[in-house]
Amino acid sequence: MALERDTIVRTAIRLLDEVGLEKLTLRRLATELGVQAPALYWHFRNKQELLDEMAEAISVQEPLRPLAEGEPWDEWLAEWCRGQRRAFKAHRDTARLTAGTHPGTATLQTVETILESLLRAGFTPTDAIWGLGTLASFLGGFVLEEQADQERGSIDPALFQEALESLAPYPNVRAVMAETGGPQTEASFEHGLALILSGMRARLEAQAGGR
Amino acid sequence: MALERDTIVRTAIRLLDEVGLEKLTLRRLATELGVQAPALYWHFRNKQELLDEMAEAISVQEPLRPLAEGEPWDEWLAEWCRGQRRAFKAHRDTARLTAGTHPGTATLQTVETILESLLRAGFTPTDAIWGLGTLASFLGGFVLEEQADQERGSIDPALFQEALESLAPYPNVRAVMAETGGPQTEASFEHGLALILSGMRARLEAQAGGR
DNA sequence: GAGTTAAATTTAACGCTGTTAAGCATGGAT
DNA sequence: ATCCATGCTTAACAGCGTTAAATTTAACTC
Repeated sequence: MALERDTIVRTAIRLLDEVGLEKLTLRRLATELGVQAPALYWHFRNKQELLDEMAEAISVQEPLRPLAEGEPWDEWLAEWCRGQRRAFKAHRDTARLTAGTHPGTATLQTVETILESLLRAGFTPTDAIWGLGTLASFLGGFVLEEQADQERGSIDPALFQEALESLAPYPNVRAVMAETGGPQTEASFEHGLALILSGMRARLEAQAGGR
Repeated sequence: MALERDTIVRTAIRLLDEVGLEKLTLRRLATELGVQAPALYWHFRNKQELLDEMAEAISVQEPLRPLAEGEPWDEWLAEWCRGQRRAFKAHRDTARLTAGTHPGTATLQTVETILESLLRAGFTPTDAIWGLGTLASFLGGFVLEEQADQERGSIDPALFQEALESLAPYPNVRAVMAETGGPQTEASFEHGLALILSGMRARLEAQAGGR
């Protein structure tokens, strides 16, 4: 009974959640599938190809809703960003996983759709791609640090207190951390998102007015 | 003649530039230092501790110039971001290297100084840290993709043409790529930077006006 | 100067990793 | 009945980070 590419990827993602990227080895995955490690090389050229497929599968998890007629582009775009963060956070180590992967066809299709929508909203091609690129970089960087923090130690309040103590030599950092509850939170993500979208809005208006 | 921590870190960074993060192994580094691999464990608890130190050393490379009296905060902050990107790009794989490291004391001191300056410029503590956080995430995410692209294949114009061909099914992506010359460029970095800073300015004015 | 001691390094080895090569079973088509 | 591609196993390789123990090196004390 032949193993399916899809089964392997799904099992690998489940295993990723259980043991983390560091311990996601081919032997362990093979065992989980009731198979020997080299069998995987029948289905994938190498481990990276498997990781690429995993990344693609995860990012497709939250589909891109098309921009409705008359719907504001900025709220729609924000919603997509939130979805991407949700998709990342639904699994472990996804940021590091995605970090070094080629964009797959699904990703390209998503970019294509977003670009098209932004052009319809009045952006120049350059402003559209660079705006989207800024959002993507922010998204990637944000989740990367968010998951790195999670990996070091969970959100134990006692540990957080202890971390605060160690910031004593940096009063401003300390005060702000105590007030906001850490650098990567729901609120700080929304804030960053809002900053970039606000910048894009200004850019759009300036360019529409200058015409 | 005893090996110095500092010598090791500097040699490791040089080796990183030559062979890349993937092939930066303890054995190779030891050979470069005229020593056997386990000798490194006298100076560092493990490889991660060495990597942490390397990351810190690189990010300190471009020092933070203090905000002068009467100098506009946004241009000053932009200059710091450009410096950070320069420091990253001065070596290979630095984004992936920095991705999983704890912030060292130098980094914390930098954050402290920036926060203090932003507060003086009129930001609320929350707006200051979240604005800085947004910039940091963008910076990290941007350089990460920039270096990932560089690693896959250099900026061979023929290869770029070929990559363009493969985008035929995505006309908008294709057109924009041809026009801007790729997603990570000097111009697109400046654009992203400007978007975020513009957002921060709007935020600052709104809050100053509402008081 | 001989002896003690701590610092710095070597040698040897362990368990693990991704990956390759070669062989073996299975099942459908000729 | 034979062939052939598919899909897997077994065996092995080279390399990795890391540990334990033995050993050299250098400095300081008596």
